[in-house]
Amino acid sequence: MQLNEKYKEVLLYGISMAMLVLLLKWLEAHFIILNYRLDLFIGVIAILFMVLGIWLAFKLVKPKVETRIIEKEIYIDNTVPKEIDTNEIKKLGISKRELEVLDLIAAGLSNDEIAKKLFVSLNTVKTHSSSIFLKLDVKRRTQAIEKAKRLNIIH
Amino acid sequence: MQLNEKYKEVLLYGISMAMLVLLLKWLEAHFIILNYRLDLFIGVIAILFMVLGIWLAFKLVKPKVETRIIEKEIYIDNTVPKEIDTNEIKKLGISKRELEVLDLIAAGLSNDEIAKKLFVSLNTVKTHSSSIFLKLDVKRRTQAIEKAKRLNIIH
DNA sequence: ATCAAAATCACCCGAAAGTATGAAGGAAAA
DNA sequence: TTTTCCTTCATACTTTCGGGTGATTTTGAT
Repeated sequence: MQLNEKYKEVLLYGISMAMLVLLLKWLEAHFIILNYRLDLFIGVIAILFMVLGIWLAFKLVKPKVETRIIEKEIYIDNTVPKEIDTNEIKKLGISKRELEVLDLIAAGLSNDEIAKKLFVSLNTVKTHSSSIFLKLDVKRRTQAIEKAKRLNIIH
Repeated sequence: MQLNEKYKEVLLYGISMAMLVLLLKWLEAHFIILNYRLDLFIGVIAILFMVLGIWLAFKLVKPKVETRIIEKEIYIDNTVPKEIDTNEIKKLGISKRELEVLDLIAAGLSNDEIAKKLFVSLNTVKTHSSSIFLKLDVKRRTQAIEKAKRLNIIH
């Protein structure tokens, strides 16, 4: 298949070549200008064949492929990365929004920062965090972080 | 750099072109055969420029870069999951006592509870925690917990 | 359509946390 | 022996947190 195709290309090239030679002859026979503007004629020929050469190169030569091998080191954590225990979350009755707040608390944000991030008022965040503490049975946000991580409620 | 290289190629091509034209002129001037064997001469020119075209195509065409990324799996030894980075502690200039306080903060204790546990005054704990925040470049204890865990300063 | 849970917000007040500054005793390093 | 750092403590002040209570609006499920 590949050889066949290649031969086709060569054939095509040969035909093109022949046609160009014919064209040359024709020009030679019909134009007297040829003799007076020989260099121009030669220039045209040169450009024509150069283009042909370029085209040929593109057609016949298999695309130059530069294979660049990059070794990418992938670190694989052996330990099961402690998936979030949705069951525990349900069991404690912690809502989606509360979990969001809990996450941000664990990230170290203040209530005010959380409020701004979630586009709610400070009071709302306080309400949420209070109910979180109630459900987690803790008194402070730091305790909440500790317990939530221990229970795999957050990362 | 890439552009520079490309311009070099173009320049080289131009020079080759000029030299060929010169060759042409020289041939034209010194060989009377030219007139008698015009077609042969043209054929030579054709072949010459075709070769030039092929060469040009080879030179100018940017190689198709095929980046093959080989993923090399590296298993992290997690049998001893994240030891405390004493080097990091030293680098941050965190003292023994401060680390103790930091541990208790991460455990969810209040400053008062920490004071009682370490048999020091509340003010002392505050001083320690303040200097911890300064050294960790954080503003709140929750942030300190997050950063300390991230830097493997505490468990 | 109705009912319950979830989410939103407000106000007050006290507690806890954090800042700033200063200071004193002790241990280790220069 | 100085000097530096650690540890301790204090006072005063500001900010943030958390509790309590109540209320409205959404939303989801029956």
